[in-house]
Amino acid sequence: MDFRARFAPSPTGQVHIGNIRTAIFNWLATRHNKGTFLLRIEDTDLERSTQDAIDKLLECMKWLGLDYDEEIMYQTKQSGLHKQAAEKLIETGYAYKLNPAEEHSPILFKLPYDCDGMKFIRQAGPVRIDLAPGSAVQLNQAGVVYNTVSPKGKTVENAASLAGFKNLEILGADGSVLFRLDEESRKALPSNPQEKMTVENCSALTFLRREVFYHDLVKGDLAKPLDSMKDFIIVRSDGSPVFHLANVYDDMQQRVTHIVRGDDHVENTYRHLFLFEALGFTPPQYAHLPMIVNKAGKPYSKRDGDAFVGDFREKGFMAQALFNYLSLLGWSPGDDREKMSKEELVEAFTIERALRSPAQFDIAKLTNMNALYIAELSRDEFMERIAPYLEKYCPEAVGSPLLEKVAELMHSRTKTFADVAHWTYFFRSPENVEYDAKALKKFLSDDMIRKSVEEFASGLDALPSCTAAEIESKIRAVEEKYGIPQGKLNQPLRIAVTGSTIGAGIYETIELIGSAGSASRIRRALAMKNE
RNA sequence: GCCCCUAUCGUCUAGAGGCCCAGGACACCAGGUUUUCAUCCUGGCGACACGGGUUCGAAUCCCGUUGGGGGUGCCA
Repeated sequence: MDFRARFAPSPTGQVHIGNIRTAIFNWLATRHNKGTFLLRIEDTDLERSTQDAIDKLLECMKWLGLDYDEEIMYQTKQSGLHKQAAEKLIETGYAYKLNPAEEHSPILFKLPYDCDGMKFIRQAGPVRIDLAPGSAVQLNQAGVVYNTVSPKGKTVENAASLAGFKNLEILGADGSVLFRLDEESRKALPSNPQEKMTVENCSALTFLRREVFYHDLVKGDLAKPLDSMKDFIIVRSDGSPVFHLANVYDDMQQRVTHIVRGDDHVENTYRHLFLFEALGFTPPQYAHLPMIVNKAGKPYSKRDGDAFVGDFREKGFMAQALFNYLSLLGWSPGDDREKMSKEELVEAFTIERALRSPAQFDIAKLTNMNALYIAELSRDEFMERIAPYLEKYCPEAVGSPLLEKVAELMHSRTKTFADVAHWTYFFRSPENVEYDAKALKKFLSDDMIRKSVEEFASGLDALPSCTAAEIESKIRAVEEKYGIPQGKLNQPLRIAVTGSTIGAGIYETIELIGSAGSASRIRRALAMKNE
């Protein structure tokens, strides 16, 4: 069977990881099934949709390698067809105007009372609901309104579509039937949604409960009682189509066979099933993905500024790593594999293996995975990848003859490309090196140390160019002369030369920076301490 | 309020009645390599939300409680 899935974002801001994870799962499922991956921009919210957001979205998808087939569908261009569809639904009795008298009235989809033949409807058995004693029940062809008493004793109003109450009987206090819903009485009910028939002094409702059910590829068998549903708006009073209609219509037109989307759409599915039926189209298969939650365990909101895809790119994460990491949020191949190439993911991915419960996004694990991907870059690839980040975070390095060697030295220490920001000390002139004041104090306070460090610096002057090995033996010699334990001078020298307690090997670092530069850095550090 | 979904180490997850007094990864801790840091290697800490049931046997099935999430007539 042909497999057609789509990603249908609304371009109302930055793309965040929740959205893109949905795109990734759609893409993976499609490519696994050798199907067609469609992109539809749901830009019907004219107030909030922007071209900028569309551009950003396309850029993110390109970056992650989420290629799509066929042309992009822009939902706004479909609105004429949507309105036509709504008119047709009115003609066929599947929809009605809320205020038939007014010119600008929203159009509602009417849950059909005669739905027993539909594939997604089943009977759940007889039900009795006790009402608030003596309360009234109001009904018309659209729905039923009745009052019940909550456990706390409060009277609560309930409203639901008439379709939920097959063979409804409204009972009085003495158990007598005040109203019975049958073919005839149903037709006698007010057809104008604004009018209602009232049955006074009721005590209970009995009816045959029916429910909407479907099999969700991720969540399994799902069902919802029809008497908990209401007719819903498909066209606004300003004439614009609502999400439900537009979304279903376009899925129909694009012949979508599999809908993979966020958990928040589960409830919509029960309604969309009816819409597909009314439009005369076989509903697609559904798969609802659980949400990705933030550090606090809450769903990402537009306020979580740290979850935009573009930002991850900025921060120096590789597309591969983010893709890989995100594919593992709410899905696993079933074995212990984690680091997987796109090809491996496509091969292993089935939507049925997606999890049902929310997953928390963990930047630490992403960072670790990113480091894994960076580590396996060749030297040339690494150089190429860091170039844009150098310009931004370490401009001193651009064009420097030292760069290649520094990169080699720092490769295994790079977890994100933005880490190049810590490379500045290699390239700065001695007077611009920034020092860690605390470290300075800790490692360069002892007189004996200071003396020997100074002596080392003087020795450097005599060694205009020197190798790491020569530097090491030089340090050892100074240590011996001053009776300092072997290796004790390394850290003070590191501070003096780089300004920091962490970094690559100090011998190699001094070799790279050169004798003259290192010597003047050391002198400057010693002087700073004196101030 | 009502409806729907959900619950394994701090986090991501393996687990579809016996292979599990629960396995892997990240994080964390300890040790080794590197006279710093990172990489790499070894080890450690650490979970089936709670209460009932079904069964010879339950993390796995059922019910309930609690927690979390979603939906609930003009957002998508």
